[in-house]
Amino acid sequence: MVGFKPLHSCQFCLNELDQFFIDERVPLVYNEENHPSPIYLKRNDLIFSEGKFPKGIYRVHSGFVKVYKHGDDGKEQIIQICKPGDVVGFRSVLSEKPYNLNAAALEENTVVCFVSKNDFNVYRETHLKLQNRLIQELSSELQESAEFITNMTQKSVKQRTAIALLFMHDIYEDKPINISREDLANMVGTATETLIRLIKEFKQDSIIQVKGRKMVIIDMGALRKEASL
Amino acid sequence: MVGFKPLHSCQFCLNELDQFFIDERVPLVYNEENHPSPIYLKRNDLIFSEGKFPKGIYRVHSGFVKVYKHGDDGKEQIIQICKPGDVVGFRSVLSEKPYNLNAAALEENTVVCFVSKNDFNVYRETHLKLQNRLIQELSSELQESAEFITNMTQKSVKQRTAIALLFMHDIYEDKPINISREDLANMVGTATETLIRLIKEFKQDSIIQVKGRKMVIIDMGALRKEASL
DNA sequence: CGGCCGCTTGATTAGATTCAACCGTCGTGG
DNA sequence: CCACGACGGTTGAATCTAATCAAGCGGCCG
Repeated sequence: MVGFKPLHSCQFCLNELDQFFIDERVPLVYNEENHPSPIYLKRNDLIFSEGKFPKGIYRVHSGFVKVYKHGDDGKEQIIQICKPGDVVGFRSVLSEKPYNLNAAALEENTVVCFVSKNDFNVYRETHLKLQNRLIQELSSELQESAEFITNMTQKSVKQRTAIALLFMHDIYEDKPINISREDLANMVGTATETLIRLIKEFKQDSIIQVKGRKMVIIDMGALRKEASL
Repeated sequence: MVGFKPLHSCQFCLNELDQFFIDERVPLVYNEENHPSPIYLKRNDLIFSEGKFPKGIYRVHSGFVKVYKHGDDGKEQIIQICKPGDVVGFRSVLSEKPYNLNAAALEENTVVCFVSKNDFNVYRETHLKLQNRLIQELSSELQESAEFITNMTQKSVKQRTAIALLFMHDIYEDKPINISREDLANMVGTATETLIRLIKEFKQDSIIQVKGRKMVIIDMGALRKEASL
C-alpha cells in the first residue's frame, strides 16, 4: 500500500518537459501580458476557471494549487493538488476544449509561472520525445483516475479522510500539513463538520497531532490501516 | 444538459485510428494466438484483468464491454462501458504499465477483435497525426473523468441512477436497455437493492417502462430533470 | 424435480448530512 | 484603542439517505 496514489497528483516530472521550462527560462517567465514576471497569488485567487478557453499552461513555483470543480449546489470537489514543479492547465490546452475545472491557490503566497499555449505547442510539436512522454503521462493519469473513482465510491468517509491525510503528508514532505478544514473536506468529498469529527477521532486515537489548523501524522501505520480498511 | 457525458464512454471514433483498423483488416483480425479470427465471449467472460501486462488492444465488434475495478470488498465499480467500434485496453498499452482494471463482456454474444501491442505501436509511431489525435483524446477523457468524479461524489444515488439510465439509453440507441440490475448498480456505485427500489420509483412515476430486465425510457425530460436535480 | 441465480420486498441499522449555535481570532473602521 | 463583524473552526442534536440483513419469488437449466 506504500506509494498508493489516492488523489491525482499532477506529478509532472517529465524530463522532456523540464527541458522545455529550462529552454523557456521558467520561472523567470512571461506572464499572460507578456511581462517577464511570475504571478503572485493569495489564498483562493483563481488561476483559471470553468468555461474559459486556455491561454497557456502554469507551472507551480511555490505554494500549492487546488484544481476543483463546482457541483450543482456550489460545493467544490477538489480533483487534484499541485505542488511546486507541477504543471497545471495543460490538459485543456491539449484537448483544445475550454477548461472544465477551476484552479486556485491553496495557500497564501503561492507563485505560478505562465507559459503561452503557443510556446508550449510549438515546443511540443518539435520534440517528438515530449509527445511520447505526454501520451504516456496522460494514460497513466487516466489509469489513476479509475483508482480515484473507486476510492470515492466504495470507501467510507473515514477511509477517504485517512487517504487524503496520507496524500497531504506526501505533498508536504514531512512538514506539518497546513490546509483549511473546508478544503480538506472538499478533497474527501464530505461535509466540513464530518471531516472535523474524523480529524478529532484520529487525534484521540493518537494517529495525528493537531495544532490549530496544522496537522502532523504520528502513526503512519495506523493511518494506512484506516485507509485500506 | 443534452450531450451530458456522465460515465466514460470510450468514444474512439478517431479518423486516424479507424484508418488503422481498416489497414489492419479489423474486424477480420488476428487474435492473441495470431489466428485470423475474432474473439467470441459470453456474459462476464474476461478480456483482460488487473495486474496483467497488456498484449494488445481490443476493438468491440458487437455487444458491449464493461471496464471495471474491484473494490476492497470485491464489489465492482464500473468505470466505462464500451460499445461496438470502441477500443478498449489501449491506455495500459500507452502508459506501459500493467492493467489496473478488468474488462469483461456485458452481454451474451459479445465479439471483440484483438490487435497486438506491437502492430498498434508501430502504426502509431509512423502516423504522427494519430499521435496528436491520441493526445487530444486522452486529454478529453481526463477532463471527462473530473466530471464523472464530481457526479459520483456530489450527486445522490437517485440522480446517479438517472444519469446512468440516460447513458445506457444513448449506448443502446433507442433499443430497450438490457443490463443486469447488479451491473447497473455497479455503474451507479450503489447496492443492488437500492438500485431496484429507484428503478421501481421511476417506473411508478411513468418515467421508464420495465419489462423483465429490459427498460425503456418514456419520459426523457423528467429523467434529465432527475439527473441534474 | 430440485436447486440455483437474479430479482424483489420489507425491516432494521448505520453512517453521514444538515441545522443551529458558539467560540476564538483577525482585520477594519469608528 | 476598542468594538464589531466576518470567518474558520468546533460541537451537539435531529434527520435522512442508503447499506445491510433476511426472506421470498420466479424462471431456467441440469
